[in-house]
Amino acid sequence: MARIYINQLEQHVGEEVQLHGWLYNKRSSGKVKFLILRDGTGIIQSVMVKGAVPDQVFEKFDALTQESSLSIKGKIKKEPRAPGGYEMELSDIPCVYQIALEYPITPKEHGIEFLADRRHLWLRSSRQHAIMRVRHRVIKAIRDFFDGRGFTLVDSPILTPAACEGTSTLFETDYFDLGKAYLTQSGQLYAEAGAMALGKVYCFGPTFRAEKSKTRRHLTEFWMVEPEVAFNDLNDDMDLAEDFLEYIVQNTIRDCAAELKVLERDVTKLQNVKKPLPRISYDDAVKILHEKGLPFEWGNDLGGTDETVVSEQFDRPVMVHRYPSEVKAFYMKRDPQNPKLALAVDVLAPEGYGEIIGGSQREDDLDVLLERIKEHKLPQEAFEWYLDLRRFGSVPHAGFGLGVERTVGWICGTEHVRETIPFPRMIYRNTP
RNA sequence: UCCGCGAUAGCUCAAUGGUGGAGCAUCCGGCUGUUAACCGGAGGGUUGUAGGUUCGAGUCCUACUCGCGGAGCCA
Repeated sequence: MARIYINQLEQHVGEEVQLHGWLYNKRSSGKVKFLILRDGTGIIQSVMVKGAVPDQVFEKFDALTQESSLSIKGKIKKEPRAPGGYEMELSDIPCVYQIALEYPITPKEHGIEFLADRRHLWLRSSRQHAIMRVRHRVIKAIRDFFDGRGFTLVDSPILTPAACEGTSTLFETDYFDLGKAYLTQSGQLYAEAGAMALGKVYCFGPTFRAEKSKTRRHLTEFWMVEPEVAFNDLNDDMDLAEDFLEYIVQNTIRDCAAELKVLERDVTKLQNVKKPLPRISYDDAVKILHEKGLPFEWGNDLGGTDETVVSEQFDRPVMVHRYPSEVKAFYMKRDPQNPKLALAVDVLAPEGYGEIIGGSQREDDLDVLLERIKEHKLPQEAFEWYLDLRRFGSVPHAGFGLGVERTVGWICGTEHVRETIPFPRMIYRNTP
């Protein structure tokens, strides 16, 4: 007898098969009993009628509790009344692996704290299951996109000797006799070294920020993918970001239609994500804010509400480029047309999901970069290796970073990014 | 760090300063097509902690603890 998974049911209609999984729910109306099984690929309702199966099988039903692990055997048939459209006519329960203790997460509503404390169990629910599948698909799209364009994956270190950007608060740890080490806040500087070696590279890994951010857009540990391309300028960088976002979103909504339906996501808003994406300058963004009556001073960075107001003007992500250089990192190249501006770009997702991409053309001139390091009061010794990239065959280059959780949150339409990573790390939570 | 909101049964929530309840979950019973099944019954409480006001506090006041989401910072 075939042991199959629930997502293969349609190929086995009319056959007697065996399924292994966990009890999702059960219902009974006396002589008819319904048992709903999940196996990680979906759910199936199975049904048995008293008299049609041995009494001993029929009675096993009563002892089963939610999330008990078991295998069931029976014939698959099409059944419009069953969720999913297929049903098993149950003939046997060959194995009950374990009768689960009283399961805390019932099919009713729960508060976020209760669920977060049980994240390891919460992942079994259909909504979380759907989000994890979307996350997986987004990550696959990220890899496929770069791999298909001749990029090489060059992983950056997670333990680093100093701050990359000198702004964020970092997690600090003792590092043997070498003093302190810090958890990386960005792999970018290392990706630049990679780009000078291999031309087109990306790094992809976890990133850490010890900022005490408490918002729906923040985690202390999150995943970021950072491409870096030699000989690219800011326009090339925006072209790449635009292709990249279109690829991720279009592939994900095509392959995860069922998951997005579970999440009740309005997919029409994602179908618009095709190039060209609108490109506006920081100056244009400021004009929009002023038109909307917001008191915004030129020279500041866009805050959360500012980003939302700007992004609401468009039906797809918007690229905002050429920010005041003072609010941007030291390594960003200044605009030769106006040295007060940095050749930077942020991509703002629609619907208030905020900045999902931040990028720039990098400063490739040794002397200018040395000046910036002084201006930002960064320790030059720590950046000597990075300055070497400007001493030995410096070229124009550009790159960006995309936050995986914000991207997944936007595509799924989640309230908070904490649902988009299996085990979120936040300021007041590092368990389970 | 600052601002705001909150904490009552296992869970989600009610309760005018005057006898702490409901739905779900659990247990018992019923039901031959259920869809977060339904119907009947039962058990389940130091109202976050410590003080205070009051004849009387879940309710008002103070402090603390924990949580939530917003600012700042950022992906």
